[in-house]
Amino acid sequence: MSEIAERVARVLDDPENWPDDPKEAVARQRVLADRVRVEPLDVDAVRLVAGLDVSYATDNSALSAAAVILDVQTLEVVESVAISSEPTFPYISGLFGFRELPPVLEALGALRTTPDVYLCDGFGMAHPRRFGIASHLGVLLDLPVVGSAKSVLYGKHSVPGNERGSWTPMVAGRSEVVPDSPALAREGAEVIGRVLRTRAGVKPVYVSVGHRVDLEGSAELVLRLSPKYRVPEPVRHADRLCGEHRKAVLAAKG
DNA sequence: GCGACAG
DNA sequence: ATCTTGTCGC
Repeated sequence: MSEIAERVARVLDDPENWPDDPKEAVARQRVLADRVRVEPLDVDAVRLVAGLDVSYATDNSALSAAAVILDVQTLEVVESVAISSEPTFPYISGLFGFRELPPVLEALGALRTTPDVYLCDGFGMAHPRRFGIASHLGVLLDLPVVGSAKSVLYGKHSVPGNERGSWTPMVAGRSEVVPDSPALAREGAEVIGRVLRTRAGVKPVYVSVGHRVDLEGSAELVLRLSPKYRVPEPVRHADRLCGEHRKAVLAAKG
């Protein structure tokens, strides 16, 4: 059993990590949020990135989670795993991790390759309590995790230029789009993420620090991982894989 | 109280 | 997230 698989087992087996009540979940987030750490991320040193995602059945009776490891240089799949399970926590905006992490952790535990960085489809510190799913995963396993979301949950920001690579900062505050960014970048503003245009003329993605990475490196990494499509490749692969896996399991069971 | 609300 | 066909545009 790999070192990470052991950590995963410990995390999943600790009842403290999986409250049933949303109220307790929020309290748990407040405790774990203090453990989030921002560290420099040397993007050039990153070789393998694991993309994570979960797919749900319409009736909420089943789900599949996938972890796909890609080589940053070639963007080729190095290893991929998918597992099926059932939801154990309802979808509540802001408490995403309690719903998706159990199956995601199960998938990660089945991986035999060890990635340098993990990439979640969701937020890290760009969250009301600075504890989105990317931070949640990072703290539970104490590993580097980056968050890349497709829409906004929290924070104000302006719209970046239309060229690929242009970006604007997201600062703490109620979710809101403002005309210009200068006011946002002012001294004292708490930057919690970055709106990044990964593809010209297409809706941007929202990058934020999960754990043990920095925003600059996270954005650079996400941009490298999105040479052709809006969503970074590892997440696209994971999204496709868990979707197919869920349907295959459904067909197999009947 | 009202509106917002990752996947 | 998921359910779904066609359709507008580069």
